[in-house]
Amino acid sequence: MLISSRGKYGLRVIVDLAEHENGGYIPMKEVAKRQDISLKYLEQILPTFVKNGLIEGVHGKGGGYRLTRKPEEYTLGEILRLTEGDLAPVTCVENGGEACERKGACPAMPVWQGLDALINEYLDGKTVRDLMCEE
Amino acid sequence: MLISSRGKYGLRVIVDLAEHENGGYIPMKEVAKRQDISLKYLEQILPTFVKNGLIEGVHGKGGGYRLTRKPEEYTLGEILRLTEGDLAPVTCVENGGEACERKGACPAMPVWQGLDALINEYLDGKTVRDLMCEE
DNA sequence: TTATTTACCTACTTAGTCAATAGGCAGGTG
DNA sequence: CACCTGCCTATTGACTAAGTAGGTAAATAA
Repeated sequence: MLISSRGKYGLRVIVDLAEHENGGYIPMKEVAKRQDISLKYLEQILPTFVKNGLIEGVHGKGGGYRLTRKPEEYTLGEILRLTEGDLAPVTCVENGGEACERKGACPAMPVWQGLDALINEYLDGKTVRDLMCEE
Repeated sequence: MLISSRGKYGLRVIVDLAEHENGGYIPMKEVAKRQDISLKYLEQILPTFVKNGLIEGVHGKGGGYRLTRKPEEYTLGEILRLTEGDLAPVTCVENGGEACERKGACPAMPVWQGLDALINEYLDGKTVRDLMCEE
């Protein structure tokens, strides 16, 4: 499977934050409840988003998370690459095919590279805005 | 990962059979040696191809496997769907999204369906001939 | 200052899958 | 009959995914 629960959950959180944007910070507790996802599991995913500047979190009462950009400025590819680590369809093209021992001789390499590009370009063409409900 | 070793090995076997086509049957022992893949592991993959009519195998001395069509008549999508079971990038679209409980409400569903179609169409556009070395 | 809220960090458990190994049976040829 | 080759089934070990759990650090309200 190319995209796991981790990736789908991460996406749902970002979309939820976008839909419930109110200028303030939204506690993860609320998001977890709305999305029916384990709070503890989400807490494990979110720091990655913070480290990469997709969202910002503040501690304490009245704290929570907030998006740092507009919904249309987040591509699905960007979000999924962070949660999944990589969107390579085969190990052959992970990290640009660095680890593949047959890379020189393998006739399938161009096929994998093409597929990899296709997937990434498709997901980079979709944004969080595309997943939001009309309001 | 969308495509595992199992899928890649299966592909290499079919390509190998195509390249060494000689009118007769080719024992898997030879293919395993040429491709440097465990014979026992290959024996586990091939029956799927036989059952679906991609290759035919005959027992006994002088036996082995043989393609049933021309190389350009095998698409990579067909081969990989058999070895991997499915090429769905997310569980949401496995078996046409049958098992997904959120399929009605999920705003991401169209995105996954689009990605699924893209991947399958791409791989259905490539054939075994495309992976064969010029001779 | 104190209690509370929330983010954040680290370890653990459980279940499942992938890759490979192994042994033996079934079918067919010389 | 002996041998070869496909074919079936079970098992192992390593790894990953998903979720659980407990605790620490930071910030605010009281």
